[in-house]
Amino acid sequence: MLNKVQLIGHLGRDPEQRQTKDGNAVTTLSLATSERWKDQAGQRQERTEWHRIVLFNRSAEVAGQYLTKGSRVYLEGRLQTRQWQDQAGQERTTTEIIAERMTMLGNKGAKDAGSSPNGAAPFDDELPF
Amino acid sequence: MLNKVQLIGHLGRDPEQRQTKDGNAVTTLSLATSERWKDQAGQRQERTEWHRIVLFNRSAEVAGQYLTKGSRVYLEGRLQTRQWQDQAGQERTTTEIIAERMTMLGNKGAKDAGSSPNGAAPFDDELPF
Amino acid sequence: MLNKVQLIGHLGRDPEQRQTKDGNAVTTLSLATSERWKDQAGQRQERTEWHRIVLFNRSAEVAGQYLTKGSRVYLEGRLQTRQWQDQAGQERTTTEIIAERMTMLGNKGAKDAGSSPNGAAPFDDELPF
Amino acid sequence: MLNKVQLIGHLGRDPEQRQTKDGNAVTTLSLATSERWKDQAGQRQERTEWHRIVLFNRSAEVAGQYLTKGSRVYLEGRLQTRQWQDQAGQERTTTEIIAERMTMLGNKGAKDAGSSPNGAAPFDDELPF
DNA sequence: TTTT
DNA sequence: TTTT
Repeated sequence: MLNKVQLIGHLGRDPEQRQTKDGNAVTTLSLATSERWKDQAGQRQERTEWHRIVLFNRSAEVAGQYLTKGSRVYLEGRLQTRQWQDQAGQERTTTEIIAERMTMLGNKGAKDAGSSPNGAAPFDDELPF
Repeated sequence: MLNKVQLIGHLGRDPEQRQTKDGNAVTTLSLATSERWKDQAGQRQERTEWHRIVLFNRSAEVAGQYLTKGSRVYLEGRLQTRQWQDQAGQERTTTEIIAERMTMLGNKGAKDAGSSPNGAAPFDDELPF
Repeated sequence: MLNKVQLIGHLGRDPEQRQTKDGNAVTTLSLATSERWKDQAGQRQERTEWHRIVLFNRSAEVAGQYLTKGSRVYLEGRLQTRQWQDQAGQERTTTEIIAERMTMLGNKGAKDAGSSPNGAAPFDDELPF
Repeated sequence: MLNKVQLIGHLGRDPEQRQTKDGNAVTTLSLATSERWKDQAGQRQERTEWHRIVLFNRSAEVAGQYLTKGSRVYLEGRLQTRQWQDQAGQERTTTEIIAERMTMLGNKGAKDAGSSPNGAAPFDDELPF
């Protein structure tokens, strides 16, 4: 069995970090991937896809600390769909990418250009977590 | 930019094939990927994820013709989320994998075991369409 | 950084298993991937590529135990090139795929069709090792 | 069948572009991927892998025009090994990645920062060629 | 909501 | 030969 997603894109907003009850970090990202092509009429077209990414534990902490709106990132993970109920009691469904690996690619939007000029983690911009 | 999904799994039911207004084939698949692991207590756990796959044109025809419930398949494509309204007028969202490549892997559930013993297309079980 | 290889193919011969000095299992596989296409003249063409795969530890043991000539397998790993000297003292170079994950796909050539009808490992045909 | 390689790394030197007899562009790249880890003693270790990439046609032209030593790039392709004879008449073997897709990721080492500030192709930094 |  |  194989359930793998790989994305290279930009964050549409800052990461959202929270804690589980037992104190583990969980961070969610909103990541845009854009494709561009020319249609039959030769017109340039663009379509942006938005992905919801969930990171846990150390990777959640690193993402929360080093990524920011506009950061470019490589993300690898698996697809997971979960059910939930909205306020009206309606069944809803959300598909997320549970991150298994992250590599920071961008210097745009680096949170801390001083200590780490390109916004990368100090040692290690690749996290096979 | 990269937006890539890769799955190896089994069809949960027969493919559903239809036509667009302009006569092109569209086939949807329901594909299961399962993961198994042991929890902290050493108990075997299993989780099945269901994926909605959409194929177009020639690949839609091949999938409709050669796949069946239980077929094992490798699928590669891109994530796409679309909005729609349910009967109550509620906004709904569905995430699909738009297939860009398919390789048939299985002999389970082959539609025509006679002419093609392993359920593969006659010439070509790999479709970089 | 990303260095990832993914292959689906068949073993050209039985796995070769050995031990490191400190007692760890190492298994090498010879894996064929074939591509077929039609040339400009409409003639069907085929090209087979052979890959050298190296597995370590538990995955080496599983591969040695459950795979055999003809087995179909999904392999994921990283590219690694190493230098060595042939008998004439010439520098040689070999590129290998260091396996990081394996999924057994085939029933061809299963070593033990009795206990496990499809040639898969008893519990677990997927090894994210 | 699947034969896929995906790399994110940096060019070790400028691209080398040439022409086939029939006038098509061929460009080769030398791409480094590095991995870092801590050994048992807690010492930071690093290993760099060098990959030989071959691009054809339009992608060869784009790579020749926009990439330079130090550029960061995502490359997707397939593994191919070919035999050749060295000057002493010895059989040699070389494993290459035949590129099927490229995305430019970096602004380091951009060849023409004036006309295209980040070294990307004017419209289109992604080439599913 | 990102980016080019 | 790259980069962090």
